Amino acid sequence: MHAAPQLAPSECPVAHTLEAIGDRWAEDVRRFSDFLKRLGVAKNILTVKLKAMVELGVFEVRPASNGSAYKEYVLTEMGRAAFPIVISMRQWGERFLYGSGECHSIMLDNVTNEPIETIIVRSRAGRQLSPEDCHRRLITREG
Amino acid sequence: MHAAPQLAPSECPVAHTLEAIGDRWAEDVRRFSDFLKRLGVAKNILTVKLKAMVELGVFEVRPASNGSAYKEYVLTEMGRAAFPIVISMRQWGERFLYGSGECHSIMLDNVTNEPIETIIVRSRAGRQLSPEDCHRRLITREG
DNA sequence: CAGTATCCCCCCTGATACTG
DNA sequence: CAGTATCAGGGGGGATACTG
Repeated sequence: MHAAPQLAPSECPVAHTLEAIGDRWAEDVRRFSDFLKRLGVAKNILTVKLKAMVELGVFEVRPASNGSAYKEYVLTEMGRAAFPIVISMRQWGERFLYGSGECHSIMLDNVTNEPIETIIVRSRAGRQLSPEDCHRRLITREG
Repeated sequence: MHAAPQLAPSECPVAHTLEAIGDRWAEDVRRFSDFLKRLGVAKNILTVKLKAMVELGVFEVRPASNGSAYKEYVLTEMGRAAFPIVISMRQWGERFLYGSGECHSIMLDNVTNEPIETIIVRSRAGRQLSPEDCHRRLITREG
């Protein structure tokens, strides 16, 4: 959720941002310096962001697992549960924001090594909803 | 993708923003003034945003369907295809950013009137992936 | 009604220096 | 290494007035 920069030619902020996010989350990046390097962000910014995400419950701080003296930032269940968001955004970006001939990355399931292909929205009864079906209304309820 | 405001007490920017977006997209809001009212945004901002989204291909401009003199902003296929993003974010927000006792909205399938419940990530082979499975790696390919 | 044109401000961000 | 402190800038967003 960040300020949308202007769309640069052959460059999609959404997809690239999320590539970045996905990348960092997916790979074994847990330490402050790791995030620093991979994100290419200033230290003060990273400090603020990590702190906010820890407070929010997306990351959890732990003593380093390898015995070193440093802390680790690990995704919580809440954090891992955000993957579908990233995936749905990546899919949308890949479909609509890149030409078919352009270079872009695809996501692989690390278990089967297959491409992760579809985000599916399902009704409680199990019916699969098309984006068209998703036109819907909102209700507000208490409790 | 917007600048994340600081999290205010009992208020989640992500969820509220997306409620807003979802609301607007779901209901029959097509005219400039409608967006203006529902979004509570300044006219100059709305102008810029709509123009950007039209250029990007999310919205399409049409002469009004009801015969009035005004234009309509209608979601394109690209725009409608973004619903799963909204839904996945809403789900995440509802699950993690609200207490169970708090008032929040749920999404209904407008065909069956059932709550829309789950976002599912599926591998190409049809296997359903848990968020844990979603830990993955990225590859870059040409073409 | 549907924008356009200004002005202003906030806050996010980066750069840099400093600390334990 | 892992932050903290401070300063400076730039862009997104709001408010308001104006136009066709």
